[in-house]
Order: sequence, then structure tokens, then C-alpha cells
Amino acid sequence: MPISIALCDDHLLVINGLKSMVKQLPDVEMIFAAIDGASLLTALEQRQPDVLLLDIQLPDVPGTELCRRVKKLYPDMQVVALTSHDDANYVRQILRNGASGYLLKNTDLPTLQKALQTVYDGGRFVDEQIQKNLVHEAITGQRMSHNDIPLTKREKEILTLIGQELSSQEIADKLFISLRTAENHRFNIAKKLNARNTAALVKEAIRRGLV
Amino acid sequence: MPISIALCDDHLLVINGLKSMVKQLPDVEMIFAAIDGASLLTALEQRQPDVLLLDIQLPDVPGTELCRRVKKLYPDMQVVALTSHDDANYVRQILRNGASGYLLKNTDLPTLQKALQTVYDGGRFVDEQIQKNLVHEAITGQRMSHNDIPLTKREKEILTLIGQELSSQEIADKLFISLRTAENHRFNIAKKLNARNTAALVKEAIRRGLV
DNA sequence: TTGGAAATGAGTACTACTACGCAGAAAAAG
DNA sequence: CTTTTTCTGCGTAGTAGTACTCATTTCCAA
Repeated sequence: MPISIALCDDHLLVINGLKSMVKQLPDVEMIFAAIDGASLLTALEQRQPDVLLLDIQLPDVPGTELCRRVKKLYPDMQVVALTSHDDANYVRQILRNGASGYLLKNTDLPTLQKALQTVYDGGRFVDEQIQKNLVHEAITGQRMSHNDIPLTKREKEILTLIGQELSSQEIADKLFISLRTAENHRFNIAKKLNARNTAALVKEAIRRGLV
Repeated sequence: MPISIALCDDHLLVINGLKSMVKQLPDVEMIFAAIDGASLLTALEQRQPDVLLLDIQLPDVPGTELCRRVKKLYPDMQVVALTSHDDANYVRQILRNGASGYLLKNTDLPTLQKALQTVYDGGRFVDEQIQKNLVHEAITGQRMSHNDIPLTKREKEILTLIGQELSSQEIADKLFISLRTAENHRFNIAKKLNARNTAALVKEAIRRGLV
């Protein structure tokens, strides 16, 4: 019995590309392709593949959430992230949300086959290049994943507003808190993230997807 | 005689996808695919397609530069940008660098065919969704394309450093200019770009690809 | 229910940025 | 070779952010 797979990606080119690659794999069968999160969930009600290839950047929902939801609905289905993003933090996020694998879109046929087989057998598969990134980050040490440094809900809220170019005073007004409090939060965030100034905070806000 | 096309994209999936789509077009023939700018230029020395499909985000060189270089070397070749980026400023940039068309990666077969035929006949083709974006920006008015506001070389340099989290003092030290000068530049940039504060400057630097 | 984290707020001192106006030198454009 | 733009620099303000310490309250979890 071949491995059945499904794909969720909003690029028709990618869908076609994967189809043509899968065609060359005798023991893999693609049962459907969805172009967004909503149609994926609908399609899954009808048929469930053994392995789901999931683009992280979809038009309607964030890939991480979609992954978590899918794994909750169908715990036995293996999910492999398929993206061109090679940032180590993305990898961590999606893997923590239930994905068993991480493939880059420039993957070749043997890698694809190996990835599918591995996760189908219950293993994990992470693209080699990504693995290197993770190791590199681990070695270079402390600045490994600011993303692991947790911000409180309020702090995230304030970081978002900083990213939206609001001043501390404007943030204070918007959240009905005093200027002092807003500045305090700002200071605490900067300390947590080791940010020297506003520029660093804005970049961090962007990196975390808060803006 | 069919239209000959070539593709430059670092994602094997996209290459395969386009191949399989092109196969369904009787009067279009794909003569080669390159995975980065360097190998594209090498391949072009051997054979020149009528139309070149070019991903803007390549591993080695910025797509805009590559496009300009290709058009300089082979003025008769038509270049179509192929990307998933739908930002209006990207479109403007690449079109100004000699591209005749702009396709999104979620394009379908009829659109692809029309685009290829149009640019082959010497016309221009811009994806419908992108056109809408451009119109929308034009309507919403003044904030249309900060990117059109030209910064001087020095100003770009300074905006880059701001994006790199340097303070005005550090910028002054780095460029061997006085703090006053650095602050003046900063102020002038902010005025040009209508930026309220550092946060806005950093975001603009990122948007312009200076960081 | 109690202990700890989170959120709020204040005080103080200093540094950085904002917002100009003005002007000479250098470089680019015509 | 001139005109314009750019780059450089200074002055003066006022405003915003940096860099803490400390104290209350609120709220979530053990």
C-alpha cells in the first residue's frame, strides 16, 4: 500500500511541482491539494492522508495554528512543514506545534522521498540545511532564539504598539495606563530581549511577527 | 515556432511546477532552468530564450540587479518577474529595472499563457491582483510609494546604520562625521519619509531592503 | 490560600532623538 | 563653467527614551 499524501499550499506552481515529483515516486500517492487552510480542513473531512505537507505561509491562517488544529483533529496524521523559510525560529515553532518534519521548497526528489518515508514510519525529518542552522545557533550561544525568551501578554501587546510606531505616551493613552507604566514595560522588554534601543525593539517585533 | 522560455528560481518545486504547466502549452517550450543568478548568466551565454521568468528572491543576487544586467546583455529578451511577493513597491522596482511582466507564483495556466504571449509580442503583463494593489495605492493617495522618495547615497547609508541599531553618536563615529551631521541626516531622512520616530525609520529601512 | 509572577505606578538622573534654522564646502548636473 | 544638490557642521530647544530602584495591587497556579 502506497503512502498517501496531501498538500496545502497557495502556489499553484508548487502544487504542480510537487505533483510531478511525487509522480516519480512509485510508493507515494497524492490524494489532494488545498490552496488554503479552510479548504484543507474541508478536504480532510472527506479523506485523510498518511502525511500532510503544509506550507507555513497561507493566505488565511498562520501555519503553526493550522498545524496544531490538524494534529488535534487527526493525531495519527503526520505533518511536514514545507516552506522556503529557513529561519531556525520558524522551525522550532512549527515542530512544537506538532509537525514531524521540515522541508525546504528547494528540496530534491531523494530528500522528499526520505522525508515522507521517515515521518510515515513515525520518525522525524528535518532538512539538512535547517539542521545546520539549528546547530550553528546552538554553538554561537546566547543569542540563540530570542524567541524562546517569553514575553508576557501585556509585554507582547506593548511591543506590538512600539512596532506600530507609537510613542510611550501614545501607548499609555491607548491602554489607559500611566506613562510610567508604559515606559517600565518598554524597559523590561528591552532588558529581556537585550535590546539596546527602539530600533532593536522594532526589529524584534517584526521578527516575532507582531507587526 | 514556439516561444522559448527559461526560468531562474531556487526552488526545485517551482521549477518542476512550471515545467509541468508549460508542458500543457503547445506553443511554449522551456529550454532551461537555473537555480541562481550565476548559473543563469552562464546558461544565457549558451542559449537565449525569448522570455525569461525570474524569481526576485535568489540566493546569490538581488533580482532587480540581475534583471537589469540581463536586459543590458540581451536587450531583446523579455523578462517576467515571478514571485510570491505582492508588494506594490517590489513591482515598481522590478518593472523599472527592465522587466516586462509580473506574475505571482499562484498563477494559473491561462494567465501564464497570456503573460508569455503578451510579453513575447512586446507588450507588458502585470498580474491582476498586483494591478489592483497599484490602483488601490494610487487611490489611497499620498502614502503611495515611499520608495519613490529618493534618498541620497549618504542618507541610505545612514538609514542602514539606523536599521543596524546604531545610535546617532555611533553612526557619527563610524562615518567620521560629527554628531550634529549624523543627527541632521537622520532628521532629513525622517522628514523625507514622513517618519515620526525611530520605529518608523527602522521599518522603512527594512522595507527598502537596507537591512 | 498563599506564593510568585505580572501589571501598575512613582522617583531620579542621564542620554538620545526630534525639530528646526542657518551656512560653507564639495560634488554632481546642466 | 556655473547652478543645484548634497554633505557637512553648529546652535537652540523641547520631547522621548534609557536605566534603574522601589512599592502596591492583581491575578494565576500549586
